[in-house]
Amino acid sequence: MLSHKAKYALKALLYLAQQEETHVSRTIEIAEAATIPKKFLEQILLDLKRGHFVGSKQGKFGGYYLLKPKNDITLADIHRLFDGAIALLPCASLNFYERCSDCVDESECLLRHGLITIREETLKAMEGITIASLVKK
Amino acid sequence: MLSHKAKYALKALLYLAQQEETHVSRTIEIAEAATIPKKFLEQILLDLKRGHFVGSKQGKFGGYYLLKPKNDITLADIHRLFDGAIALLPCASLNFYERCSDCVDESECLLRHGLITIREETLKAMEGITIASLVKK
DNA sequence: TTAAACTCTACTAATTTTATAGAATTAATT
DNA sequence: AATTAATTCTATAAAATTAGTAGAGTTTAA
Repeated sequence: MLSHKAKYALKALLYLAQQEETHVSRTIEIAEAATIPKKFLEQILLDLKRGHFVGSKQGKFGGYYLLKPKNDITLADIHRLFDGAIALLPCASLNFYERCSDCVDESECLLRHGLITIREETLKAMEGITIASLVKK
Repeated sequence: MLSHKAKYALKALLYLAQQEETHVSRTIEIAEAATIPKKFLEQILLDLKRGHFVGSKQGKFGGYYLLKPKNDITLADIHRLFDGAIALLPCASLNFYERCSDCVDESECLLRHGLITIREETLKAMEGITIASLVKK
């Protein structure tokens, strides 16, 4: 399941995607439109900024705007930024690979191969869902 | 990601699947073979029993054995038993449906449709991975 | 100078996860 | 009947994670 953070991030991105290109959106504006706790959203927008998904303008009349094209932001990207690996175990992950602490011999693991298959399929599906595809409904 | 519980459950089921049909396996035997903390495994095996995946024999010379055919136990089943919904949000789940607390109008939600698509695809993939398919490597 | 916004660090409360402890029960064997 | 070896059950605890809050600092436009 997605964390609230990831869900809120997606809702915020969807809000931004629906504004005019030139418009910068204040945090409070996004928070109210998407029913997200404002102080929590502040952190999330900063994370999205550090991930280069949104840009910001500081000071009065500042706010946030999409930095990437809507169809370059995928569900997989947001999942990885907020919730980490797509794979079901770290040993089956591309971007968050780690050995399992209880694993004796990874090459002998019966689970791993199956989980790599799952990761490949869900990753493909999650890369197909973009902010653009979601807005188009 | 899978919880340790779900991972241990899968490893335990794989161990049982590799024994002879008539053999009952003691908890300690499974725990050592699959490097799972024994007392933790006890709980997991009870959960698997309550889920009708394994059966048990009590008393001396007791232990656990597979109750279902190896190809009737899917990754989706075990995920649901230990980690709950396959879907990324409760509102997109079949078996664990719930409204999102922050959702104003579900029918208007841009996220939900995409997440239902993801759930359908990952579910199909996860139903394709069974204890039998994993053992066959 | 002021107002209105983003930025940053720290903290906290609640929940979930990952176990562990120990007593109770069951069944086979001696 | 007693012993042994196993499952079963309930309670507890420590650690990690999640969700959210607080408040001071910085930036920019008017």
